Amino acid sequence: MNLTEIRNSLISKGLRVTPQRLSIFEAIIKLHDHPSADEIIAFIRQDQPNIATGTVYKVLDSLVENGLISKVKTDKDLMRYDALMVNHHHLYCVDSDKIHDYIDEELDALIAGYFAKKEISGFKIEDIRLQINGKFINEPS
Amino acid sequence: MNLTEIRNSLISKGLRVTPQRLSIFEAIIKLHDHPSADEIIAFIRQDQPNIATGTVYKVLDSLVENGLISKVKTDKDLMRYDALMVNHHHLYCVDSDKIHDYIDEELDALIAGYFAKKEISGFKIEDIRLQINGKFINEPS
DNA sequence: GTATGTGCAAACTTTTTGCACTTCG
DNA sequence: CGAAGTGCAAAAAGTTTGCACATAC
Repeated sequence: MNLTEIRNSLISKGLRVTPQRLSIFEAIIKLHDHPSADEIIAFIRQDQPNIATGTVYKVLDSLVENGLISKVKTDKDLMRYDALMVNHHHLYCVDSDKIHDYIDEELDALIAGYFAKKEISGFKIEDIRLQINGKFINEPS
Repeated sequence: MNLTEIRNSLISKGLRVTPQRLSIFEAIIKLHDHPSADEIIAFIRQDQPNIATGTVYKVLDSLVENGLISKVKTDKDLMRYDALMVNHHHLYCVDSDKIHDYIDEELDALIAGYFAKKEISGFKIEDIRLQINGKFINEPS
């Protein structure tokens, strides 16, 4: 996703295009490792030292509300943000506390097939995400 | 799990049995709906008004460290605690923000079978949890 | 021009910490 | 008795808020 696409996605949601929104959105994509608000702020301040933390939180909220990014949480720490909006799962490293995306359509189909036959009484499933805990063997970047 | 069993599980981990630990552990079991630290504190203060928040957090940490309870987080809010330690999944209600446990050995077997054949390169899986988002049709208690 | 967004600083919430005191074993 | 645990109050960490000012459209 490049700057023009970011711009268009803001416009498509009726959000005004501001330098702050562009750089926050871009930061999440570039940091790509589910950055926390803090990491996003630090990254942006390299170029734009005057951005306020309040602004970053407000922008993140509005992006989440408009479905442009999503929030993730680990069991240990704070909010993380994720620009990947297609259905995907998360690999959580128990050592380094990193989160990686995991896309597997075959797995999705398998699980969807299972719940097509077996329903959970009293519960209407909308979406299933796997939290796969484990360790990276050869630390990916 | 009754008081004697709670007591024994503390002893088995080398933890001293204190009234605070007993009532915190008991609260999590009785509240059974993945209470937050706040809810646990409020519940205990009904009987034991002088318990300090610092103590509750310290006790919760030690119970988590010793594998007697676990932490859960939603994408929206704070830590929640869970006394169910067997492998299980979570049903998240997108409306009410409630969390329910979901145990399904057939599903576990299906997923284990899948990952026995297909491995994720560079990642050693330890444990898989499903986050099943949806809605309760007839609100269970 | 005006609705929307931003900066700033203060406040709020949740969690952590240090240390003296207490209690379990 | 001694190690482990608790109470308290202060502080840290992360996030939210209100309002004046600035900017996108």
